[in-house]
Amino acid sequence: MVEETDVYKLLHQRLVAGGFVADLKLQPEQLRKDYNCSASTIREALFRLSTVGVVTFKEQRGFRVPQVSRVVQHELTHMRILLECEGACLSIRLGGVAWEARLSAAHHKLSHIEMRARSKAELEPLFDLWSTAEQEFHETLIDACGSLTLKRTHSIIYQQFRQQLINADSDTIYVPENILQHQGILEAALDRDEDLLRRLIHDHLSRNLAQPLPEKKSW
Amino acid sequence: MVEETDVYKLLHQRLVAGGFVADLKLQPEQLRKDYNCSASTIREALFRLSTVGVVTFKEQRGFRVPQVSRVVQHELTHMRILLECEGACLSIRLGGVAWEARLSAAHHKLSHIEMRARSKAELEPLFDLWSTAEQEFHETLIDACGSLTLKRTHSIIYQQFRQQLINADSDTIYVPENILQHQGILEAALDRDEDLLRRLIHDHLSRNLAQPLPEKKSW
DNA sequence: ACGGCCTTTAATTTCGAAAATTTTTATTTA
DNA sequence: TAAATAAAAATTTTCGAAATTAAAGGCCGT
Repeated sequence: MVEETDVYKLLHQRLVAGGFVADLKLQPEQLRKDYNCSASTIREALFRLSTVGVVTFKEQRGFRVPQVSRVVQHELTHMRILLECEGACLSIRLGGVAWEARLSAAHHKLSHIEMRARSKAELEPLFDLWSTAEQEFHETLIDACGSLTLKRTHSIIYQQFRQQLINADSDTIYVPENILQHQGILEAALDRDEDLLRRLIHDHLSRNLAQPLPEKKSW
Repeated sequence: MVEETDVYKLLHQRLVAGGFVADLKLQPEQLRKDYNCSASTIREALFRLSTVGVVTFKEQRGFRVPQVSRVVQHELTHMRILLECEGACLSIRLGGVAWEARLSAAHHKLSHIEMRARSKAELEPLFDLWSTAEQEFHETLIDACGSLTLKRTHSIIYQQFRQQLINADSDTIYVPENILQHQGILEAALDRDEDLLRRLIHDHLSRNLAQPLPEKKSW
């Protein structure tokens, strides 16, 4: 039995931090050596991790790290846009000053880090800090939406999204434009401008789309 | 080992059919007797079921059937509206005549059943048939959205939604208005009228909302 | 009578191994 | 030389039990 932090948490951290190559087979018999426990314990942890989609499971084929896929990246981005637009607009309607305060605080923390990183290389030593602050900002953005189900779904999508970017070693994971984009999102939220907020969330994430989302047509 | 159909499938069917009381503790040691296998096998199956949210898991507290909750019902309904509106509109844009044909076929099957059931009592002998056809109709509605991630997320939400209604023994699970509502949805889809389609999907599901969804305000 | 603490019982987690299934490798045949 | 088949090796699934943790019940004190 691993002490201090359990196997589930350790595997989770490693999976979202890119500690396994994309599409790698995750074999309990191998992993048990890394974590000093039994293969059954690893198997259970992997099942739990599949609940949030950071590993995939197929009967009689076992567990795998999800493949890096531009299609999947596009779909996860689309889902983030959908869920964050909805959650952010509902937060505007329901959140009040307390929510605005929390969002401002989250943004303050994030921008503080982003001002110290003008490039991906400069970000490297701050990556974990930035990563946490970025997630916190987006989670706070939808925090007052009034729906745990929406927040839970968003959290699952966000983890998979992040894992895809990290495993792809993508250039889009961090760009210097982030700082202005996050600022714009904050301002639109505080101005309670839902249309602008939707557009800015979309624009912030659109670099992760393989192609533009299909638009409404006149038939 | 249970023959023919495995433990996972049997438990899944029972869970979405209301075969367990809401909020019931699901104890492997008890269930293994029903399914003639070991508690470990049950435990694994329950982990897999928690992936789609038809059981809940808490460390050191085990597995439970989700509680019946109007709040959760409301949130799942909200998610269905969000995902089905998005998926249906994308299907209009991407699906073409093949999709329209599949949707018409799915509707034909559903309406055939719904014409034979003017009340919940009349539906009783046809419930499984209707249930399958209803799910197929809604899944086909979003089938051409171009996103497996959206469809997978919808499927998870739909199963939880269905489980909530059944476990609540809700009066909203089937209403005679369904037939006209499904008809309207089909027609709006075939007319490629996205605004109307969104409204009709919302109206079709709104009886499962605890209160109206918050609307956009002028500030 | 109620609350707190301790003990016992029940439940969950982890384990290592057996059984079942899949994958890989080697051999034989056309 | 390639394909098919069989055997061996590897992997996954299932199992029953031990270890760990939580819950319940009983007893004592205020």
